[in-house]
Amino acid sequence: MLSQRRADILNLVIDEYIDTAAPVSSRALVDRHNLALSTATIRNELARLEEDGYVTHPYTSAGRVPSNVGYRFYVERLMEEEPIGPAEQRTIEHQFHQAPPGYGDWLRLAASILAAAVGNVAVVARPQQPQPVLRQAQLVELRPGAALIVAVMDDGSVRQRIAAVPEGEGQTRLGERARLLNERCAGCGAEAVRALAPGFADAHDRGLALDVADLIEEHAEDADLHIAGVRSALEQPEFDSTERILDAVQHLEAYHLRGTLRAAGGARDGARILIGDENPDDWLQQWTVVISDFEGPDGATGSVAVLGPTRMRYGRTIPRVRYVSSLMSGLLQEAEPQEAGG
Amino acid sequence: MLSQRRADILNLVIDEYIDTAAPVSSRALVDRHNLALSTATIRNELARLEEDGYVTHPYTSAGRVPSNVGYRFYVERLMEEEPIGPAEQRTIEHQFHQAPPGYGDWLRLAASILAAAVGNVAVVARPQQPQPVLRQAQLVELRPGAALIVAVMDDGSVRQRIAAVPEGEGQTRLGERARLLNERCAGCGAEAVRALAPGFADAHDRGLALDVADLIEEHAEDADLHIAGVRSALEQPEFDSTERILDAVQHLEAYHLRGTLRAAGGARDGARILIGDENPDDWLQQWTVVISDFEGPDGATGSVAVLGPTRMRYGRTIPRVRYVSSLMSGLLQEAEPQEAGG
DNA sequence: GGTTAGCACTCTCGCGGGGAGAGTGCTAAC
DNA sequence: GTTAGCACTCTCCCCGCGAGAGTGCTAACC
Repeated sequence: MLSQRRADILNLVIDEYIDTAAPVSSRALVDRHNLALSTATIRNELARLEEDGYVTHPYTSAGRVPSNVGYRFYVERLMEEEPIGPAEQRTIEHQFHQAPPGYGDWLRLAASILAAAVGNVAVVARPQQPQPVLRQAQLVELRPGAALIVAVMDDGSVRQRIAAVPEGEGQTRLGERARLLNERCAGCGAEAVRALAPGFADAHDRGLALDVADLIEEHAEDADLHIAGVRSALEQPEFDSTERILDAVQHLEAYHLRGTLRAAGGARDGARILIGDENPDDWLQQWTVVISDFEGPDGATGSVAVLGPTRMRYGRTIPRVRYVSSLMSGLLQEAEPQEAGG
Repeated sequence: MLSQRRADILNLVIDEYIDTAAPVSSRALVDRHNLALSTATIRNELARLEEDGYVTHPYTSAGRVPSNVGYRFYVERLMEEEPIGPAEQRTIEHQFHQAPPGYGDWLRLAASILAAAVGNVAVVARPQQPQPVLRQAQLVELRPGAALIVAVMDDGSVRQRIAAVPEGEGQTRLGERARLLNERCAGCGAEAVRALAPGFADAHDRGLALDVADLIEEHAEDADLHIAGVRSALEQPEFDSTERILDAVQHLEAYHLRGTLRAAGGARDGARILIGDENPDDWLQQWTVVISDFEGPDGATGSVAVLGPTRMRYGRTIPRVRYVSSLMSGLLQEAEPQEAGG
């Protein structure tokens, strides 16, 4: 399909472009890599690559810029992964172990370590089971007539909702309702709870059970998504205009990104990669997303992802996403042995 | 201190500047308000206002710009609050009632309603008790040797942490540990739990109890802070340079803002107002923050805030912050009576 | 004393010109 | 197939300049 030489040139063009963010000229290629060819020859090859759709021209006499097709080919055939050296590995792991004790802190830390390693936006989604099961529900009195249901799932995720309760009831009575609910529904999935609901004698208990069933089904809070590195991503030259920055800022919010992490994409060794218009989301047309899922306990699945301009250092990003993802799986089992003797 | 006339002029200058974001000239004042004075007289007065520090000059021959002192005076003496008309009130309340059922969704909705109403960043912090008490703790097995503690407080807030547990233990044994923990510690504050810890026979139970005590003390997750309207704020002319936008983006994150909401400031009818350098945070020197706390159940306190450039529509913002804050208090008691008959 | 017209002076902002530079595509020769 | 040479194109940056907006000051006026 693509002659060896042309592929090599494409490779150089993309490497160069990723590095400089500027259209790549024939001269630059020849000079910087001591090619044994003249610029004219390179120009001919570049023209061919353009015909085949791997590169483009911003305007008549500028250098070449890779197209999405070009990047795709690069990711699948040309790119060399930049290995994570022992020093870098040590640094990353060291940072990991400096996490403050909270679970959320820890996920956020993972995101910012990854963001720092690749210089782009990093997102970490807490592991969740596809079909979680109720561990326990609590009722917290808000005001007369209203209580907060706090439902803890067996994967540790938590969902909350406001529900109606009878006016006169104090926390004690609510505690009883919760106890009843837990007695019957703990360990059940959404369907099971829904099936159990009619079995409650009291109408309000039935209502609460249905609420709990909804909660089990519901997406967990977006809060379980941690984002870092927005600034470094937006510092890249593709975000030269205010307009573009604002668009990006607007979309880089937790509840916009949840769906994105679920998107399918060209896989590479366990990392899903979506380049530019391969992405279903409109606003991501200029972005590349690299996602790697990781295993939590009991079949729960979390995700680690990096978002950046299509001109991203794929060779660097992909292995690091994969690495952090595997660390997430692995480190879940090493708790800091802080006060085991306390 | 300030003659009536000079105060009137200051008022006009600030109104005008808030409206146009451009330095205000003597001509503009006279023309736009049909003043019975000449521009020369106004210029004299402006010069006096400048001497007294209420306004400044970006450069020798530009119009006047209010200083922080000017804004402060404006907020305390001059400004007229822009009342919330019945139509607007209805719109806001209507939006409130369209909240999706999740508690987090609901807080986020409140933030975006407020953001839309004032055209700046809005932040809503979930109500929390200053000294919460443990409602119940769960242990979720992650991997051999590690479990997730999920602690639910009596105000409904939830905190999580990874803790070491003995290697061989399955979920059943962890359930027993949790039961023991709850039997003894439920209803206790951090201090009480810490005092109880040594009473556990098993060393691991002691460790877990200490962890729980930490959790009770700890700030709740930043996740309990909801931010909206970043884009509209950043569209304002003060954010003309990329640099400024990026700085703002970097700081407008949940875990930066928590402290900000606690800051004290010049109060006005239950709203705390911090203008520019009145703000302790460095990065907020160009911002104004308007905060109003609201009451949750059992002495829990939440906050509603708006952040924007010092040139903000104070007269519009302040009553709306106050209003949303009061809605938050009030609406906590109206649960949607969805399936009471279910 | 307060107010005002007039005027010189200052500073910004936007626009257009123009030259340098970078790169290409094409042609003709090797 | 490769290459030198060349004409052509398009961008980018700098610079200068004029228009415009506003001020501060002075001197006259009520």
